[in-house]
Amino acid sequence: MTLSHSSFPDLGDGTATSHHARTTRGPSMADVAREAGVSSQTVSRVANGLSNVEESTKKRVLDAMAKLGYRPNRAARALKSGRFKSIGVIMFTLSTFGNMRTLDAIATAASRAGYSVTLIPLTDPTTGKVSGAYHQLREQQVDGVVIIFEAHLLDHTDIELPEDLPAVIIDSNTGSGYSVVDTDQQQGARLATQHLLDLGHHQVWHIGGPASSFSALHRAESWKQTLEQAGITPPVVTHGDWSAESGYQIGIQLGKNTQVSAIFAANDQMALGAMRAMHELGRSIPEDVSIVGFDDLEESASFWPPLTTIRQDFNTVGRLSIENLLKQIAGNTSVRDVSVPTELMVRKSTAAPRPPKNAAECKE
Amino acid sequence: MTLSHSSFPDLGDGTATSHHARTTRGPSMADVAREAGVSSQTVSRVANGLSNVEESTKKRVLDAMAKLGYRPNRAARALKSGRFKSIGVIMFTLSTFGNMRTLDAIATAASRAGYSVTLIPLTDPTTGKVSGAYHQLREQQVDGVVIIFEAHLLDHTDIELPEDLPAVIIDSNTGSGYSVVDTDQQQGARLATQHLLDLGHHQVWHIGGPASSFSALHRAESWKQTLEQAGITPPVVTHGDWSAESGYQIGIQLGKNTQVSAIFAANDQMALGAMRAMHELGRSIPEDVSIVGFDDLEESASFWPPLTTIRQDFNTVGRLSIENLLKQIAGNTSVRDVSVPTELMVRKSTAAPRPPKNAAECKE
DNA sequence: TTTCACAATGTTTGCGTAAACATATCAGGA
DNA sequence: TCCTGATATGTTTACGCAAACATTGTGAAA
Repeated sequence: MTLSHSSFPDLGDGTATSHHARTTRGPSMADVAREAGVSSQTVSRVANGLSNVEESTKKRVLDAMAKLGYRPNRAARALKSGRFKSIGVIMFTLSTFGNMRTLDAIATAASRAGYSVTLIPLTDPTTGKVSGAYHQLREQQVDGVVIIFEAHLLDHTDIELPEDLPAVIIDSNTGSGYSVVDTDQQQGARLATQHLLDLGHHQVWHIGGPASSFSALHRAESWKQTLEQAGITPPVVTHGDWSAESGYQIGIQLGKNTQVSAIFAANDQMALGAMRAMHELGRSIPEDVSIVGFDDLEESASFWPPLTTIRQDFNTVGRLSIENLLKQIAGNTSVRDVSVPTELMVRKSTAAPRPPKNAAECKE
Repeated sequence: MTLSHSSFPDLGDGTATSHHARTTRGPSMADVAREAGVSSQTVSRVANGLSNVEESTKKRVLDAMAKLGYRPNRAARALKSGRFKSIGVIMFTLSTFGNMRTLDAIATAASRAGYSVTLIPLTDPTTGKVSGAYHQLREQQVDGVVIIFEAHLLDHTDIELPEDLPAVIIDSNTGSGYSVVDTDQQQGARLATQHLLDLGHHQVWHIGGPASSFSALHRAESWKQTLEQAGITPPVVTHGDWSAESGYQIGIQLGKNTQVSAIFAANDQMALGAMRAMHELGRSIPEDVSIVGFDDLEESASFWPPLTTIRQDFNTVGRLSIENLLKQIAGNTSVRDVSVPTELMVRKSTAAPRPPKNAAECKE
């Protein structure tokens, strides 16, 4: 890797009007126009790829741009046009695997479309900094926003979005009046639950996410439905907070119950915690207990044992949310919610249940 | 959580000059000035908190601002002043735990200082999009940049930064001419190695990060030095690629050697992979083999067994890099490299070595 | 040939802000 | 009393760009 400084090429050839003032500002359209012997408006036309510029003129302008190292000034462009070519991403924290992956995809997709991405971190929601977000948004000058967060952080928060500001929410609470892009939570949870059922388990316990999270709710709901469709009465759900630690706590409770042979955790971290609990309790996975997670973290394949889980396609979620948002920015009002399907990754943490030694043991 | 739209308050009271054109643009200083009965320059002074504004006038202006919902236009401000109040973060990918945490801290610190954060994703380095980065930078209009990446992705990439653009690199390759902020890799690796030595291990094996990563190099170097200072000849290092999978592969090799009783992995993922390898080989942790990682991922405490590791303080790294950068932007040229200390988190993956049954077994 | 349509280019203007400069007001010292 | 110098406020201007409008030149239709 090499890092080096670079200055503007060829600017001190005497044609510059200023003495040495142009230390921080780059060449402007006027400079390019002078160099190419045309009007600045023609430079503007070339810069924006408009038609109506003769080939030879265009070339002269492009040469001048290259020579001077011209780059359009976004601030001026934004001021003039009212468009900023910028997308805001509102979030409380980046500190979850999914948010990060999604943000990565958003940044890439936006960049490809010629948009820059501005992070708009919300201050601690407990302080009720509602207007903070709103004001920051009005000031940030973005053409649209993508809202990413853990809904469970938002219970007591109201967010006002400036009117007419295109927005996409990455979450599962449809019906907010905004466009929603999200993983198909229902399908994913069904996949997980059905997988355990198909292996021969007669019951599937669930470690839920926080009750305030829409994703968690949808996963739990779908798990419940899948069981009911199989004629099984769902057991009580205990809700964790997504953390491995909470999964561990709940796992300890679940693991003490010898009837528990199959667990669907609402995310991989909680699944990890549950696995740790089983190890500590001496219940082997998957022989005694099968566990399925949700997310497919980078390292889930290296858990012990490698975790069977539901893979979320965060890349697609991020990409589609930008596509959706750009359509809205372009004035297309018909865009609406998008669901991205998941995929079951079968690894080593699930297996058929151990056949009961005898009916009595099964009963107790 | 509630999401709602909001329009500008009180703008249609007849004093507006335009018919209905102000659909997307907010009120300007001129609007506020008219409302408050002062000149726009006075509004500017109030907005920028300058002195020389009488208290009563100031109040009138502030009231007018509040009434109209005025927010300064960053584009105009940037155009006029040449300052953007914006910091660029250059990265290839967000998809590592450390980068994400660091970015989070950067966003928070920058926001607190009144700066916005713009993501500048670099396109695939293999395509040699060098100039892409450079040009994008000139165009992005940021006051400074923080460069975050996995150095190992950068081997064949040259990055030119515009001259005079303040920059901070979060990496371990000092001497680049730029300010560097980073975890104290040396101290961390020493902590890890010494911990294993202190437990009574006579040798410590190392699973290194990729040879092209400066962090990996520094960790390996420090591990080596610590061993040598203890009078131990360091064994050969095998380099992984940070992934759990690579840690697993190397772990299998290491685990087959019954002499191996202590392993220091250059990150938690590889440590996780190595632990999986030990489990598969039937070597128990920490009785047969002690393992130490580096990073302290969220879930490392829930690995099986809970991983002893070196905690990196990503929050501080992010915060300090912004502090450093802001100083540079303010014209302070004396700022230089910063090292952030790490902390040893002792959990369950390390213990004293199993006492050898007899001398012969120890020898062979 | 004249006229017209249209393509190529130039000129003017204003986006919202803040620096630079200009003016007004007032207190206090001569 | 007048002048001095501060303090408060207003006016002008330019930042870089692109929309709107103006001008020129060209070839084809009338």
